[in-house]
Amino acid sequence: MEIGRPYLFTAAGSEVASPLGAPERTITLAGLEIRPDSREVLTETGRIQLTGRELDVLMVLVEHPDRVVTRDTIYAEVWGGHMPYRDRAADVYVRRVREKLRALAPEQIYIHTHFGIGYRFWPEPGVQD
Amino acid sequence: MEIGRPYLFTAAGSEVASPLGAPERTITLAGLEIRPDSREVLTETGRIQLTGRELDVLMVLVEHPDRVVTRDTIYAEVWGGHMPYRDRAADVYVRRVREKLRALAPEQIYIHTHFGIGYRFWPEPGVQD
DNA sequence: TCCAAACGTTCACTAGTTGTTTACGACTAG
DNA sequence: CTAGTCGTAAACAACTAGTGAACGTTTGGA
Repeated sequence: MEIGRPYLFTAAGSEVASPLGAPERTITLAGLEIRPDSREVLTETGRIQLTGRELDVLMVLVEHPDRVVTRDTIYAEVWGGHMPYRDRAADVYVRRVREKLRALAPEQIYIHTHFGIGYRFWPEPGVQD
Repeated sequence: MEIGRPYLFTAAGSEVASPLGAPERTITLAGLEIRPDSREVLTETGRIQLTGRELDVLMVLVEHPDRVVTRDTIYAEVWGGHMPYRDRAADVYVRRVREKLRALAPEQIYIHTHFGIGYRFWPEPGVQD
């Protein structure tokens, strides 16, 4: 049996409606509400706006909470094909997403580096200046 | 199968892992969950991350629970070929793995020294500061 | 159509991590 | 006691990730 984490991952229609009346897709986990369609991330106290690529990268990670996602996987999912030797694109976007998430919730660390492998998404307390 | 041990060694797929749906390989024994692909070791209360070499060494030991694995064997499995005279590489990595396992479960001793022979992996109670 | 802002991509430099080796002291068995 | 073995810390180069910024492209409005 799995030792993993107590884990709450909800995909559901929210209050907000799209122009055509269909509820906007939302993903809620651990204090974050992600709205892929409008590329927003919200907490109780704030909101950030992501770019297309930033959202792509975040979504790949969020779809596997608390699991290490390899750099190769991120690249394949976002850019397609296999990652060129020494490509840094994924890192750059992880950095940008981190920066925005930090602005949203400075007391949490969401994206963890697994050296030599990839990144893992999971909220953990941790001070950032 | 081994004689005379109450023994729990499970290799099983977990719920989720890779984006292609293939479950991540996990090895569970005596309170530890080892995920070789992401180089993690988890317990109920914590997690550690190993480096490539550290995991290599741990795996050699874990693959023979409660058996004394000679230094030569460890060297052959991890570095290949036969261990040079007075090489200390295996010892250094055993030490590093011990250190991380101690951080994870201070009340257990996992890696035991068999003087002049090698090391043995088996969880035994024992206080460490 | 033209322009400015936003965006994606790439690069160079810095910072941090890892694998390897060495040195020295503590320990073990005979 | 003594020779050999092990625990441990540290040094070092090679490698990986973090970061800031440049640069060309795209986008939306005037």
